[in-house]
Amino acid sequence: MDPNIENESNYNPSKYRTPDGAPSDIVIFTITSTEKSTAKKALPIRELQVLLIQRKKWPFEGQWALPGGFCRETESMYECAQRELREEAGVTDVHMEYFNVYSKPGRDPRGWILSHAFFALVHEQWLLKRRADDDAADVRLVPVEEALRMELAFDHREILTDALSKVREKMLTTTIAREFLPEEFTISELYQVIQTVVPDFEERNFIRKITSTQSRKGIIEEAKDRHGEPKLSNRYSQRAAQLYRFTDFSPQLSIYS
Amino acid sequence: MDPNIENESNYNPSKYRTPDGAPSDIVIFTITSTEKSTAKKALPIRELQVLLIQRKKWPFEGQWALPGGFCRETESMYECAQRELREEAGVTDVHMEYFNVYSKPGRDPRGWILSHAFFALVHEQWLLKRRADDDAADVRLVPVEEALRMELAFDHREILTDALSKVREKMLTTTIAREFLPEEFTISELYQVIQTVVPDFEERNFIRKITSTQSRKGIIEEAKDRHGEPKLSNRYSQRAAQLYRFTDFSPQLSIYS
DNA sequence: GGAATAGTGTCTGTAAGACATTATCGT
DNA sequence: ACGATAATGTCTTACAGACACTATTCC
Repeated sequence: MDPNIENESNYNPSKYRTPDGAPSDIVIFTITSTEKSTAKKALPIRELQVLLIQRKKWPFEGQWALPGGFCRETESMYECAQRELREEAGVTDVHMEYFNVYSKPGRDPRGWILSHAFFALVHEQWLLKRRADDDAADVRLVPVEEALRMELAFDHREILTDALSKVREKMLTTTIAREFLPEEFTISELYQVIQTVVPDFEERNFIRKITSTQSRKGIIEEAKDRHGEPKLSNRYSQRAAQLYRFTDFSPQLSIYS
Repeated sequence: MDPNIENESNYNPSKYRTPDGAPSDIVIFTITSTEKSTAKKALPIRELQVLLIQRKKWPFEGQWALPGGFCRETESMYECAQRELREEAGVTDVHMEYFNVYSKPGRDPRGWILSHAFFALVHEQWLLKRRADDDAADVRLVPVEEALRMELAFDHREILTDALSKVREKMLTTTIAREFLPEEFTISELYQVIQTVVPDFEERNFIRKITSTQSRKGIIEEAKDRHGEPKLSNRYSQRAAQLYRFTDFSPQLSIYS
């Protein structure tokens, strides 16, 4: 047999240098709500936070980093990220998306390591449970603006920056806002969530745009009780507000039409 | 020293199973133009094509596949893809974007191999040069619809499907149409390019929308000669058409405003 | 004149954007 | 009554969508 012809019997991956590891790292976002100090009913103060863990081992021992871990041969990258999410944040079944690979030579002192970055959007309540469980001084929710100013391990600040800009983009072009909201919510809540993620967002006639314009009507629909009567909520206000829910519809955007 | 404490001196990556390779695979799209058979001036027939190579080695020997190759320790994934683009298609300096990783266990018979998928958008002319160079029976431009029906190596049909849907989305939400057009182009050319990539696209008042609506005006601008006179082209028509060029502006889309 | 592409006129209904106003109801 | 949030009225200008029409020039 011609030794130059490669086939199953003589294929040998180890003649090439191979990566030393392919972890996934996860940017876990949540929105915290705190009641306004005034006793009266009022909209809560919301803040976008990111979950960080303090490293216990070399490299970057003691520094804060994104949760993550090495992928195994028996799982896909997405499954790996799901496992890490469960192990490190104690949550399952949340919205998670892959967004980039980080592969710059030298990015990890342990060797040739390709990080696969995901972002996850989690309800505050799921994380709160976990944080009570282990009295973890090594797991923290940090406001994103603060996290961006911290000196994070590896290239995790770059990853966080990219994740944030991806989430902001998706917040405006898809219905991921639903991931931070209960099944049924008021228009103000939705507006607040969008503004929490995208501070520049401002839309004075928000309620009309989303409820009565032809092209957008259908993104959300009024919640009704079993008698078909509109469901209202006065959680945040004296005057009860209509509750809405997201539908499965999301418009296809285009700069040309 | 506590042997349970990992640090630079005792860190040993080889105690874990590591990937057998991290290639990049590239979906190279181009749009071919063929003159209509009628002798008269007319818009060409355009078709979206993808570059495939025929594999010479195990596995999938003889089958068609996306161009690609293994990443080296000294380069980033993007640099790897650039190198492959140069080596396999003979092109440099084209628009290329990373879009996904393919990591399902068993996807590659050679072992645990993570494919990093890019798409590239190339002018037909750059590829034509190359295809003449090597009388390559092993490199082919294939119409996308045909390629999707072929039995490609590995999970390359899935990769191609994903690339196509990504490019279609970006064709409508960004100005990547420019990658398939000369510096200066007519409105019909632009419209044709969009339709070639996104067959469903239809916009009866296209010219007015893109030239005279407040929110979109600024995506393209009229080309002018050095005397400030509008530049025209009669390449495709009896009546000369205004030439346009893309600006750096691309509107921020949102489903909420 | 016909064929092919380029581009405008015109009309109707709907939406955008800006602000003022009213509604509800616990405290 | 006031404060806070919810929601509607009103007005102007702009855009969407449809379709008929004119313009240019080679054949």
